[in-house]
Amino acid sequence: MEKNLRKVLERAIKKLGVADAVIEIEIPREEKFGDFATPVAMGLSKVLRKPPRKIAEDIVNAIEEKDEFERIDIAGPGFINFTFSREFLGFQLKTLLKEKERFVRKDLGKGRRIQIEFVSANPTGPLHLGHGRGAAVGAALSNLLEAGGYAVEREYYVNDAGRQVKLLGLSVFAKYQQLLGLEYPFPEGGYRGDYIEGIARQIIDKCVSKYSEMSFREAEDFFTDFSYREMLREIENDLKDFGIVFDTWQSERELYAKNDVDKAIDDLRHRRHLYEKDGALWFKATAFGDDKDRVIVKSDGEFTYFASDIAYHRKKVEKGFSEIIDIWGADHHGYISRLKAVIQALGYPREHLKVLLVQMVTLLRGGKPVQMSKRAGEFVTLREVMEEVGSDTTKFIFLTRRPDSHLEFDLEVAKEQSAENPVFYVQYANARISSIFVHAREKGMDTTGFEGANLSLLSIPEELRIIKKLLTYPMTFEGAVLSREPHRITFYLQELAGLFHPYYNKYKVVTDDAELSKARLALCEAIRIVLKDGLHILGLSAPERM
RNA sequence: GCGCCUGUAGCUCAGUAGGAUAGAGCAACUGCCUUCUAAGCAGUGGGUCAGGGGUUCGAAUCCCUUCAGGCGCGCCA
Repeated sequence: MEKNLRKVLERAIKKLGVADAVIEIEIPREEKFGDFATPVAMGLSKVLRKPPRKIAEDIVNAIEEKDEFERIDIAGPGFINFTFSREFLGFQLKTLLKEKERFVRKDLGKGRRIQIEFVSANPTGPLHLGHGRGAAVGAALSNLLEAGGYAVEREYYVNDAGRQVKLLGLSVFAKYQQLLGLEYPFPEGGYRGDYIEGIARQIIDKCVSKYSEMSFREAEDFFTDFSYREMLREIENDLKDFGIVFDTWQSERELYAKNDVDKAIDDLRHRRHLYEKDGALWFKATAFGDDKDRVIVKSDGEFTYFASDIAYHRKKVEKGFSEIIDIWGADHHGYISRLKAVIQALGYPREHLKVLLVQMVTLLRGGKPVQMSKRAGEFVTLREVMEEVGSDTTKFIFLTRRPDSHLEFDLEVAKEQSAENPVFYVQYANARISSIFVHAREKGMDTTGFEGANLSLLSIPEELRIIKKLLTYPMTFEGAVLSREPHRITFYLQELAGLFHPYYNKYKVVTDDAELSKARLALCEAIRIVLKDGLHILGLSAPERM
C-alpha cells in the first residue's frame, strides 16, 4: 500500500528534477489529514529553493495515478495528504483476501539465515520471570523474522561446563547425604531451592544409597551430570508449556570436547590478537573498542568463561548466518563490547552481531516487591506465574513493552486485569468473528469464497476505517521486522481490535440483505486473517471461543 | 569515578527511523444485554513529555548538561 504510494511519489518527484529524494510516508494522527501523508515537500524546499507549499503543489500536479485517490490535499506547512478512493481500497482488500499471508507479510529476509540465541539460563535452577521475558521476546522476534522471510534458528546456549553446574551437583550431593541421615556440610553459596531436594530424592529413588559411602570427588560426575540434565529437562518443559520450542541446544561442554575452544584460541593467535602477560593469555580487546583487554586463560591454566564464549561466537559466525542476534538480560550489558571485539577480530563487521538487551523485571504482589534470592532459594518461578496468571497474559505483558524498558510485573494486577486484559481484548475479537461465521453458516450462508463479494457496499466510516487499518498492516509488519521490534505488532493488534469491537456493537454483520452480509463477512474474514497472523507472530493463541 | 538502560496522565506503558492540536489500557464516575459472545460498547475528566541549553521550517524523538532510578565495571561464572 505505502510501497505503491512511494512509487507514485518517486515518479512525480523525478519530474521535478530530483532523483534521490528520501520519501517519508506516515499515517497522520488525525483522520481529516487523510490516509497517508508525506512531509517530503518540506524537506525539498532547501534543495529546490522554493516554498514548501509550492513544491507540494508541483508534486501533486505531477502525479499521474489520480484515480487511486479520492483527494490529495496540501495542508499545514507543506504536508501532502492522500485519501484513497473507495474503489482502490476495495481492490486492495480483495487482494488481501485472496493472497492472505502473502499480502500481509513481506519477504524482507529473502531467505537469509539469522540465528537468535535467547533464554540460555544456567541449568542450575528453574526459570524465573526474567527468563520468561527473554523467552517471550526471543520467540516473538524469531516468529516475526521468520514471517518476514528469514530462515531463523532458535538456539539455547547451555552453560554445562563451569563451576556453577558443579556447585549444583555438590548442593544435590549434600542434600542427598542429609536425606539419608548422614551429616554433610552444605556448600558455601550452594543452591538451596526446594528443587535441590527434589533431585536428591530422585537419585535416592533410583539408586538408594549407592553413593552414600563415597566422597563428592568420587560421585561428582554422576551428581553434576544428573542434576543439570534434570534441570535442563525441567527448563525445556517449562518453555514448552510457555509455548516456546528451540531448534538447537548448544552445549558449552561440547565446545571443549570438540576442541572448538582450542581452535578459536589458535585462530585468534594466528590473527595476532592474543598476548601473554603475568602468566595469563590475553585477548587484545582494546584494539576493537573495548575498555580493557580480557583474560582467556588464567595463570593457573584454567580457561575463563570468556574463552568458551569466544569459541561459541566463532562457531556461530562460521555457520554462515547473515546476522547473529543474542538476547541477554541487561545485567550482562558489560559483555557486549568484548564480544563485538571478538567478532571483529575474527574478520567480521561488528554489526554482524546484534545484542538485544532485555531489561530487568521487578516482581510485585499488590504493589509490594516480592523478595527474590536465588541463593536462598526464594523466588517466583516462571511456571508459578504461568499457572497463576496464564501464559498468554504473561507473554502479552512482556510484549506490550519495549524490551529495554524496566518492567514492573505485579502479579495481582496481572490477575485482576485478566477480566479486561488487553490480550483478551484482541483474542475476543477473533472469537467473536468465529462466532459470526458459525451464525452465518447456520443461516445457510457461504463463508469461504469472497471473490464475488461486492466490497463497494462497505461504505460506512467504521468499515472504511477498518479497511484502511488492515491495509496498513504490512507497513507495521515491515517496520517491526526492520527494527526488530515485535511489540509494534502487539500495539497494532490492540488498535485493530479497538476498531472491530465498536463496529460489532453497532452493526450486524449477518442481516437479511444477503449481498451486504457477504461483503461484511468478507471484511470480518480479512480482520481474522490479520489478527491470526499477528497473534501467531507473538506466540499467542487465537481461540475461536472464549 | 567510568559505561549502558530508563524518566511521557494517579498507576502500567505506547509514541510508527525529526512532523500537524500528546495516545492507549488500568483505576474513578454515568448509561447499554428478549439481537452474530457484555472478556464488549457509548460518554465524562486527567499532561511543565524529569529540569536547563542547543541544532532547524519543525524536537517527547537528535546533541550537550544537570537531577533521579536501575544495572554493570574481576586472572568470578
